[in-house]
Amino acid sequence: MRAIEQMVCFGVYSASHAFTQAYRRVLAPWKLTYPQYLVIVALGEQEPRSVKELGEELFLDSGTLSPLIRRLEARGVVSRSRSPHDERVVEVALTDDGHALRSELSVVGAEIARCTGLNEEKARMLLDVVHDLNRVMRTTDEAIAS
Amino acid sequence: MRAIEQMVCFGVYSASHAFTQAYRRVLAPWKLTYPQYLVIVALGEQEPRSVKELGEELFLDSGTLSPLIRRLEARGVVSRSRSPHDERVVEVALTDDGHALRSELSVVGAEIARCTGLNEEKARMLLDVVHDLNRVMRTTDEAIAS
DNA sequence: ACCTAATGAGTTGTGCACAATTTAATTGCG
DNA sequence: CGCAATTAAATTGTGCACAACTCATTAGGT
Repeated sequence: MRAIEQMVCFGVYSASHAFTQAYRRVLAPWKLTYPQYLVIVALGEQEPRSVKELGEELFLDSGTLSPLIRRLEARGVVSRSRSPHDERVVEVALTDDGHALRSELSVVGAEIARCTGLNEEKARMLLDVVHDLNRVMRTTDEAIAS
Repeated sequence: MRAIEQMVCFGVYSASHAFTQAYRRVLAPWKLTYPQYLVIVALGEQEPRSVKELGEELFLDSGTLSPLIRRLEARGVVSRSRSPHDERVVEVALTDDGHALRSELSVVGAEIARCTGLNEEKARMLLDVVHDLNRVMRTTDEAIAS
């Protein structure tokens, strides 16, 4: 049993790398990394969003997001501005170029789908299990101190 | 459909981070990272092994493994030596301390199993799908140039 | 034997991931 | 009000991941 758990961990770990590789290839024309792509997609769904909100959606902290967003800003894809209501908060939004980029990126999903080779059923199954995993493992994170 | 694929990717990506976090906590007493743990386990199964062989098993390249193994060597956990048959090859093996460490690490699997919260059925399902993913995505890697 | 191509490790540079810390702004309680 | 505790970002430091490259060694063809 514990052997299987370990294999599951390694399987997920290496599958994640494989996905990152697939995205690396697909995103190469835009010189974007997968996490950068995620931020752009997240902002496309709703904007502006604070660094904290982005972090909660993507499970990333400011240590990862701050420099990532800085790079996107340097490229003119996103803008950053302190919230007028709370000077601690940085609101991140897509620029016009960012929106244009996001439109172009709509083809990415289909490209990735081609790479996975999963049928609808397996994809849903995987999504379901992985959702369970994230829910359980991120809630027991502190509770495990029992 | 492509939306689901994207969600599957993100799910695997974030589940992988969750696993890494779980391992981080469990491995903290030994000050080991998950990839370092993987190398030790791999060497426990068979040794010595070349950097290339470890890379093929763990899907990691020398750019990742060389410094990682160097750190394990600096700690006295593994030894490195050029193969007498082929001076290009570096044979990595566990030292006595490394074997002792590996024995201690046998409790890790059970700890991780506690964190996942998966039953046998789901674990096997996940392992199956993830295995498919790794097989498909790592073989189409070059073939995709079609 | 020669010499070109291929191979195994290692190095360099970029970016992600996260713990720990810092700084500035806000909240809340006495 | 005043001040301690909290919060949001950013920074620092360590390590992983991988592309691109270098270097030394080996293999293969002529």
